[in-house]
Amino acid sequence: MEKTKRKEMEFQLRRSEILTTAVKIFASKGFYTTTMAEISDDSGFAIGTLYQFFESKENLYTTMICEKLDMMYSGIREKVDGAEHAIDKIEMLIKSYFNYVENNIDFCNLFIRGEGTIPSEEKTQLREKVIKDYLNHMDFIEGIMRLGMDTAYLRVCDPRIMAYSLFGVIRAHIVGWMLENHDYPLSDKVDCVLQIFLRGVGAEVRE
Amino acid sequence: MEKTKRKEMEFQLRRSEILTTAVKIFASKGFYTTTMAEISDDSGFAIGTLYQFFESKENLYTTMICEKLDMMYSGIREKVDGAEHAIDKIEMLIKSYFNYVENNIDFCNLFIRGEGTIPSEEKTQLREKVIKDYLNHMDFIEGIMRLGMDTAYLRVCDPRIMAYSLFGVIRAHIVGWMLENHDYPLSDKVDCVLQIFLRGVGAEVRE
Amino acid sequence: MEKTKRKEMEFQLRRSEILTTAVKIFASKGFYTTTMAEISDDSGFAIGTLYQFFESKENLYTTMICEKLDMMYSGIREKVDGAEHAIDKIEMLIKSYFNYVENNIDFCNLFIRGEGTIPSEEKTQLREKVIKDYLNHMDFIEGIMRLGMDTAYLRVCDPRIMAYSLFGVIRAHIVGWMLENHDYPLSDKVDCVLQIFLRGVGAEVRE
Amino acid sequence: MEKTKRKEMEFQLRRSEILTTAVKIFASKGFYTTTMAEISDDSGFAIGTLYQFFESKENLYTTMICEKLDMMYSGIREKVDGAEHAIDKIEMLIKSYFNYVENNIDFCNLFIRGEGTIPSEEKTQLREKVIKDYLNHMDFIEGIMRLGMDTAYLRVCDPRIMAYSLFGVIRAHIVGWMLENHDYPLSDKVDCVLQIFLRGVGAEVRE
DNA sequence: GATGAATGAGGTTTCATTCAT
DNA sequence: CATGAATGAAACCTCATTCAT
Repeated sequence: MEKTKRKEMEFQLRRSEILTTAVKIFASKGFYTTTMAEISDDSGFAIGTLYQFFESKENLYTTMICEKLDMMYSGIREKVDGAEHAIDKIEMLIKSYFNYVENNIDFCNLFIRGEGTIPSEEKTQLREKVIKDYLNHMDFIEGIMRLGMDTAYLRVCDPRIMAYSLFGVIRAHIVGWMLENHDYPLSDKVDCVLQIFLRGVGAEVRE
Repeated sequence: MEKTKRKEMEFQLRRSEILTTAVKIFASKGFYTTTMAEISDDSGFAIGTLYQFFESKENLYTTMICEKLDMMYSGIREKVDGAEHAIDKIEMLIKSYFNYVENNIDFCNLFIRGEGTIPSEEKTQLREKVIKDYLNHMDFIEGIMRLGMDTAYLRVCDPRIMAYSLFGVIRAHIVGWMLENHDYPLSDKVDCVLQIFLRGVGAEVRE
Repeated sequence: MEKTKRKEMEFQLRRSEILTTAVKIFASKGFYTTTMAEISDDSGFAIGTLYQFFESKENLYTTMICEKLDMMYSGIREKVDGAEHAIDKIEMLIKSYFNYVENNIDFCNLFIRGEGTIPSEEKTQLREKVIKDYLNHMDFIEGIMRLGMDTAYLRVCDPRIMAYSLFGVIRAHIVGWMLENHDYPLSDKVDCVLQIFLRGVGAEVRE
Repeated sequence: MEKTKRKEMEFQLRRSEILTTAVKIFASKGFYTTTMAEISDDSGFAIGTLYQFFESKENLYTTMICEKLDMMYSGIREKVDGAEHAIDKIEMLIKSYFNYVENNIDFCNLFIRGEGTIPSEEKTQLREKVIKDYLNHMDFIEGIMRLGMDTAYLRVCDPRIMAYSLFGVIRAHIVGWMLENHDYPLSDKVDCVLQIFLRGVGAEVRE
């Protein structure tokens, strides 16, 4: 079935073209101020065509967020799983985050801006999924912390709090980089962030 | 002019009643899904009356965000300024944040949800103000870091990065607390967060 | 409460103006080809205003049909109840129908054309109401037939069939009058119709 | 040209398959709520194919109505023409109507529901045709009445009024049968209807 | 000054029709 | 010829804002 295959491929291609346009516009204008007409214009597809790929504006948005988010989380996980020791995993986590951001500025803009969730009467599905994914990811980081503690690379402490802290440090740098001039590669800061997380900011000797 | 004064007071009272209702509704439904009619119903003022206090829906929202934000930042600043040493300032910063969140869950919900900024064609004023305030606040934290380094309470390091890290750690705990069951007082974690920030998570001795 | 009363009256006035326009347009173009914009233009009210009186186009249509239908049936009933003997009741029934039609050509056009019911996924409510009313009305006519039989003015026969027949004869004349040139008053035919219904069309003596 | 003939036959076969599906769907959902996609799905032909048989949705509908209507009228005429005397013709008319209804419930549903005519800006052609056919049919019935009067089977009276009356009685019974439980054969009522039409409902002796 | 009915621009979505494959 | 994805006009409806009372 060469023909069917070709069709399927073209379908996926168009679908992803739409999604790419969608990310860009949603990211710059937010969900509510973006109109289907704009997505239509910018993507080159007629409005009706958009509705053949996505059943509604909300569905288009939701799908876009979910796919992007899944890709981000799974991409990061994969890389982190490649490392063996806790410290290496942590370093890889920071590195993957920074890489992702540098390559997906549009999406991050949108997401960090908090547009992640559209409040809609009942369809709190997206919001719930986003939160669930976030907490799952925290569980994942928590796992790394436990490993670090078990292998004596990290000191013993509430692993949830450690996970939150690591994520918080990473996120704050990303936001800072995005708001300020991002004229230097974010990745330059990986080591710096890692050191702060591991050793804290307190003076070496305090007694 | 007793009368003028009384009028002025009544005016301020009404204005603040509206703002209080606005926070609640905007926080639960977001900017776009909230209608002026709802704010009118819930506040008990006629729609027309709302327009005598605020020139537009956007203005009402913007004003509300700004006032809340200013109160938050200045409240925190004030408390932090009360402390003398860097470490105490840091501790106070964490404590004030946690206190504020516990007393303003509605607003934080809205803000953490990222609804902080409404993208509107030209009036990016709010967005800019929010960002400016955020960066100002980072400057403020950065100042504390410098002080800590100058007084040898903190080790020498890029103070901006330290500021971001501190804020990140704080924010992550707030978000975690809000998403998960907040059945324990957030303030319980102040010390824990402080320790992580100062000493890091690495094992004490590793050589 | 003079003021409230006046407001209520004006509200009802406007509402009925809209309904009058609606009958006219729906009657001439049918439900689906009529647009809210047209009703807005013809009635002089803005589109938004229409929605303050009726929650949807369907609701406007449904309301209009129901009110008109109720008025028709109750008006006819009232007049018929005023007569004592079965034959007089029948005559009055025919007369009232003809009168109603002459004074409500628009509505009858719409209704006889069968536009009475809009097929809409689930909201078969209107259709059901129309049918229920119709059957109720048949019950009412059947009652007259029974009375006629009891008082020996009508010969003994299935009263339901008699009811259907009477209604059928009346309706057919109405339709005929509406489709052909209605340059003579429909009421002229009352007696003629009555005679046919009572005596049939067969030759006087057939044995 | 065997091939051409075969092709022609297949063409007619497909065309009639489409029409059969169309009657069913249009009858159950009405003209406007039925979509070409549905007819395509239910008939098994692609949308584009439908347009090779009928130039538009309206044309498909119109054609369907016209063919069905023509078949109905001509079928009835044919049977009635087979009878010689006026009374027999009348009986046959009633009988044929009832038969047709019992065998074409879908179509009758649609038609009695009044969906017979689609109001469309200019193309009032269908509406006009339907009316013309109806009036023609009335002429035909009027002819029977005249014959009856000429041969002294019917009493002298305005033949148009008689025609309307007969049709009205027939129609009312059909509608009644369709709205109420049609668990008895409609044909059972032929004689009953005939008697009412011929002898009326008045008591035998009234002087 | 307070009110809330009226307004109408603008957004989402549907679906008959076309045309390249 | 058959197909069915692409098209875009047009409809319904919402809701911020105004203004007469």
